[in-house]
Amino acid sequence: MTELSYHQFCPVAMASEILGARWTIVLLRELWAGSTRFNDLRRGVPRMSPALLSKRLRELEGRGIVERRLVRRNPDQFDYVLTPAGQDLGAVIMAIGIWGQRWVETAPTLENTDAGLLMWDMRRNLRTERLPARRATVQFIYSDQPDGRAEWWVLHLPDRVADLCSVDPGFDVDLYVRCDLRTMTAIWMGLDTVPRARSEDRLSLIGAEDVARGMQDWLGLSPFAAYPKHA
Amino acid sequence: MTELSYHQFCPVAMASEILGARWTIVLLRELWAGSTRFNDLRRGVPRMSPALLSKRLRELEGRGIVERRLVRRNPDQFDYVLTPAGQDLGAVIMAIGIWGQRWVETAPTLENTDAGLLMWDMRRNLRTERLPARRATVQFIYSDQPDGRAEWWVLHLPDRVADLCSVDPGFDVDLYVRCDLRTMTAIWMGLDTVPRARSEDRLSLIGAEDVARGMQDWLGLSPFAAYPKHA
DNA sequence: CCGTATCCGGGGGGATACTG
DNA sequence: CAGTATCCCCCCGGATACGG
Repeated sequence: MTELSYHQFCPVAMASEILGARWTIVLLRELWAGSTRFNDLRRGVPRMSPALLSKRLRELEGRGIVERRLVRRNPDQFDYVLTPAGQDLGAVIMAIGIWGQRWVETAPTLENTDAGLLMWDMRRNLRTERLPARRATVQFIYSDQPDGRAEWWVLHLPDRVADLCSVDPGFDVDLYVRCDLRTMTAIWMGLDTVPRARSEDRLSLIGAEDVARGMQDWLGLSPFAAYPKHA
Repeated sequence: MTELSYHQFCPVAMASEILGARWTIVLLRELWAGSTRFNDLRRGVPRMSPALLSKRLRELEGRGIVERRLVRRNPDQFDYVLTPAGQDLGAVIMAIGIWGQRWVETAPTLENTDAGLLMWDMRRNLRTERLPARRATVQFIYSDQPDGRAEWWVLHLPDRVADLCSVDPGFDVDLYVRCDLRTMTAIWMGLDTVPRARSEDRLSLIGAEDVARGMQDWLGLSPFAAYPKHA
């Protein structure tokens, strides 16, 4: 998409020359969601090669959409943050996501499960203030996933964004969540709910009952979960 | 973009697999603007090959975004119209266009002038009810364009959408509009105005003075003209 | 007027390895 | 941790010509 211009003055075409490149919109979604570090971005776009990620970031920087900023004067430590122009793309990302939530069929969507990506998204949107304890550990177990992708620990510590581990950090676990990955993905996307899945035995919650009962509440959902499928 | 999936359940990624293919957004803009016939669509995306246009239309049909509909039971005569899912993409197109109008630099945009495309867009948005005469012919002359692309006639007849010709239809001309193509493009995009261009001698209007005086009014602008550049 | 068929080239980007 | 470097394949899509 570099020199392949549409040669149209229409602003839709001009903008599409930037946004239409492969991976760009998905990357922007991850930046918009809040990731700033290179390896954090990689967790949000795990199937994008680091070479291409680096290339896209430089393109977006050249377009004034992303700013590359030193972290604490540490050389070789960079934050990638959206400029005002990049933040304004939030309206585009929202419009695309809302349309996708409304009109893309759920079956192919739920073929694209990815435990690491789901946990990475969920961790970011946890409403930790709705967790009863000042400190809590929740272990997710995806019964259908292979070793290394099946067990995840989410640690909520006071005054911090939640931590995510794929190896046992050794803390006492307040709640064990066990289900298959599709079920958890569907819940996150607003296509299912914790109470329904639990009552239908697709989801098992073991541990502190108050944490279990509040799960639909403290588990933040996808930014698009609230938009219903088309009638 | 056919089988190259992002493998992400995020609705932004799922939607982008459809919308991210080259030319797709530009084509959707033309459908959204109201073109339905194959050759009308071609006028809105003149640099897209007919083979690719046909392919994209079939893809969009397969996705439930476009419906292919027989014209008056005439075999081999088809209308391509947006389904409800396709109409909902209007929000995406608007968001992209508004962002483009706000943030894409005007200099590269105005490199992409195209007289045929501009006239095609302008013809569609003419506010013929603001034209004083029940019938009016306006001739546009682009002084910097080669033969065949320099002269255009817009015919307003009662109770019809305006006609566009690139050869002299032979009617009496009510107003001659002469300027270079950049000036007219900038006016259409809301980056300039008829009175300003006229007062600065970049635009010459000759003919019925009431039609000339009302031009900024009866000349409809781009759907994005009203959105100002970023501060 | 409404597309289809075919050919062919360029380069985008996937994969992997590697370095400061 | 934060990217670069490189290779190479594949497929997208531009161009052109042609059929109904």
